[in-house]
Amino acid sequence: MVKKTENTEEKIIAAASEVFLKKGMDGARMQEIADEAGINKSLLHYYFRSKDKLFDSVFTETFKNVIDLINEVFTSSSTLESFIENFVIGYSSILIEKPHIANFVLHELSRNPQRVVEHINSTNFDKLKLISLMTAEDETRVRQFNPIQIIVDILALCIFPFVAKPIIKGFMFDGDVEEYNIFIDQRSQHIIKFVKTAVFIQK
Amino acid sequence: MVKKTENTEEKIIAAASEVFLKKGMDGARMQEIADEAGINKSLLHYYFRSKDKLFDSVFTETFKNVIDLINEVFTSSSTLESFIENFVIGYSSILIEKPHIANFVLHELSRNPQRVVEHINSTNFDKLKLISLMTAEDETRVRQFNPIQIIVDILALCIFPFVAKPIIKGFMFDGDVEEYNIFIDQRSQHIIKFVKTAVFIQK
DNA sequence: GTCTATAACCGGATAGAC
DNA sequence: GTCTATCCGGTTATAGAC
Repeated sequence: MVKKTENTEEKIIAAASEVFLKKGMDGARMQEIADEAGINKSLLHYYFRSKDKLFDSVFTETFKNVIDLINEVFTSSSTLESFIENFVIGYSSILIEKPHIANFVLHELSRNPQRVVEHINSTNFDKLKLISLMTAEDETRVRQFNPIQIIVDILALCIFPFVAKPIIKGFMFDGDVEEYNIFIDQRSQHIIKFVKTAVFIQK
Repeated sequence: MVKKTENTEEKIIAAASEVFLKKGMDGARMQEIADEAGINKSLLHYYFRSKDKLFDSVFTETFKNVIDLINEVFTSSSTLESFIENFVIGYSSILIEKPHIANFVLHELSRNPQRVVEHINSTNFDKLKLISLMTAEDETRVRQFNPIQIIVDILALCIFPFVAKPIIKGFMFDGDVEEYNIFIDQRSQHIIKFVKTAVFIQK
């Protein structure tokens, strides 16, 4: 059951997530966060000292959620095929739930690349295992692409439709949100089929 | 031959492009643009009245370059196969030359989606022709994917490696720029092969 | 812990001399 | 056209009452 009155710190984090995810560090205003949380602006400083520190908390938490999911998908997939399926579905479902995450991370990536990379490197993500997953397959079944290219392909196909939402909605579907939503609904299955068709040699 | 002393307006636009492309509207500072141009801050206002107007000039010009290229590629491609090849190579070469364009447009897209979509719609881009290119092919040769999904796929595969540069460089290549550059060099050919393999049925 | 009031700062914009 | 000096609004941050 949801707590009726969450404490102030939780309210602040929730509101700050909301605002920072939409506007980014530069665009966000402390006043807007306070309004969103329904509290006084100076309380933000009481709890988090500075805008920078508040942003940091939000970023760390947000990023952790994504990394945790990837790790989970990753360790539970033993074949290339199941990895593709689990990864695409897992990643897409996170982005459907919080579409702004994609912009948020990409924006912060251009503002402060160092910090984002450090966050990634501080996880226990086993890059080599991922690459070996791509190469361990039977050669007669899998086309010889560069594994890193394939990983980037999958990430690109999952993330891009969300950051480009206004273009897809506005240009492809003449502004019709409903059509965009259908497009997104079908997206995971499309990506899975698309990638598998490219990667696996048909019998 | 390059002009020895370009006029002030040109210097401003060049400097503003530099700064706005890297920092976005919110992150950019007029002082930084002035420094970059080697002129006084108040001259920026003399020539462009306001930061908004200056940004607008930079955005319009930058966006126009991209649209012009796409239009050119588009009208000169009569088959799906040649469209894929020309589009990927054209788009990638623009991004190799000015990698920040990708971030710049995506950032502005989240800040002011309306404006970006208007820019796209104001071009004489023939969406239907693009879609028909995807469907007009011999059915025994082309797999039946949703044309819009395919268009988004191609855009995603081209653009993402540039916006995610720090992650790819930092995580995949342990910070080695040279390896990232090789990756980017091989990227166009990979995308073409990848997309064609998925889309075209092998004989 | 929470609020009001205000300080301190920064950045865009303008005035005016040259 | 270009510069220096300055204004002014907005935003972060702090002081202090309750």
